[in-house]
Amino acid sequence: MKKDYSQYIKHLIAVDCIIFGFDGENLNLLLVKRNFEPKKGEWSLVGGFVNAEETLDDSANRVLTSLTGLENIYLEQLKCYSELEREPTARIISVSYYALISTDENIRINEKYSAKWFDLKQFPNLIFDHNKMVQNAVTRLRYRASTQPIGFELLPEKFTMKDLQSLYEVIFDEKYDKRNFISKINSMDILVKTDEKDMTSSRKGSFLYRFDKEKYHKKLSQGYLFKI
Amino acid sequence: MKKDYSQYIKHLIAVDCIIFGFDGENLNLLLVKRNFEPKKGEWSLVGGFVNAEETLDDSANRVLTSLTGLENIYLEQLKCYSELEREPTARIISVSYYALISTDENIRINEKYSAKWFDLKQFPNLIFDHNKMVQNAVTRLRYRASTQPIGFELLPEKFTMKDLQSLYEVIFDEKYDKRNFISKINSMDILVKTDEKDMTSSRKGSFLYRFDKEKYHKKLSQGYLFKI
DNA sequence: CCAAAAGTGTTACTCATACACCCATGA
DNA sequence: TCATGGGTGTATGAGTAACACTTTTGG
Repeated sequence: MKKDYSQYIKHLIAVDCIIFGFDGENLNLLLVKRNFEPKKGEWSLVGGFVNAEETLDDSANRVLTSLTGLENIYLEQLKCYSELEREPTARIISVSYYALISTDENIRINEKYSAKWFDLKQFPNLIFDHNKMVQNAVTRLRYRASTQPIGFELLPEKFTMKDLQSLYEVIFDEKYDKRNFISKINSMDILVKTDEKDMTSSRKGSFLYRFDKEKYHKKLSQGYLFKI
Repeated sequence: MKKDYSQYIKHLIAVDCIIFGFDGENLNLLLVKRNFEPKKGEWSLVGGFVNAEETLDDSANRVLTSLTGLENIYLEQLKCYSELEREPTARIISVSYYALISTDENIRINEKYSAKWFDLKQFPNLIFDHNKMVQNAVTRLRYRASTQPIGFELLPEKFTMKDLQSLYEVIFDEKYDKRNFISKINSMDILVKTDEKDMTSSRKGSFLYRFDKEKYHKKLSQGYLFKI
């Protein structure tokens, strides 16, 4: 007996991307303005349909590159949304992804999307179930950030300890003690202190650090677990 | 401008279920033997295609009920697998779910599936990418079990402390100290000690406990976080 | 009375938290 | 010289981990 696949119905599948950025102070969300019906003119996550010869990761990458001009963006699949009435005009199953964009990336937003960054703490109401997608993305981002060094994806290559602390404070919506934070980070031993200083924030200047990916992966393979 | 959806291609979507059970000693996996090509006769996760008027959760529930006769099984969506060549005969996108089945459930396996329980520590090689699905499911199960009281889904309604400890030991593949484990559980204050004893395991007998779902949810709403 | 599992508290240690002052520099 | 942010160490408390003996009872 051979399976006959033709009896099964097929579905439209889309990806929707929750794009996070960090400006040194707030977590931001890159949203696009719909230029077609339904819900034309309203804010939405950027998305696109999955093509025939494409994995979901491929689709999400294509959508992100088309919007931002960037390649190799950090991306993680989140969840599949399949409520029958989630989009009014057609039955579309959508898979959400979240992306992390570093502030020093040479981002060049494609005009056709009318995209805009919004503070994660106050962004407009989104179409369909996109609000829920964002909510779930924040939950996952927090979990990931607490167990893996993905925070660095949101920072420029070189950053100050204050940048790093501000980032984690805004991700987890908590304040940390400067000394405790720094000694925790130092005890991880996965940063390299450069001999450069950021002179824009103070007269004294503050040292810049880099995330040492090789060292981290070496420690990982020796059983080290990132935990913040 | 209105979007024309007809230009986008549609996909076959399936769900695949990783079904966990606990027999008091080991975590088990319920697998089915394929009775159609390709890979006829090999072991596989139970799955099925997503119908038109069905969410993914609906599909997974339908598949599980068809196999086990049970309703209201604990179920969580895991991940969407979309590699182009993941199934050789057709491009099928599959969403994995994991399910937890309690040992005291009146499970009545549908004969047509040739299903069988296997110890999670030694089960046969599975078709396609199902091995990877299982691996990811175990990771998620561990995470969930450490942050939410889902362990009870795998136990009968009444269970001994030893049952509970054995369960967590096999989930996390670690041994715990009896006294520390019990005092941790007691400090959570989410179990009810019944006045019944399980007399099968010893002459003295050991008290049976129930998970107090109401109390847990009340504590949850007051900010309590389950953590083991 | 003995074998086998159930039940029960205390101590030591590790890790997280709280906390305040001096330093370097450009204006 | 002073105003501003950068950089640094210690003491306390909480929570986790280590550890052994007594109780019960059916055979």
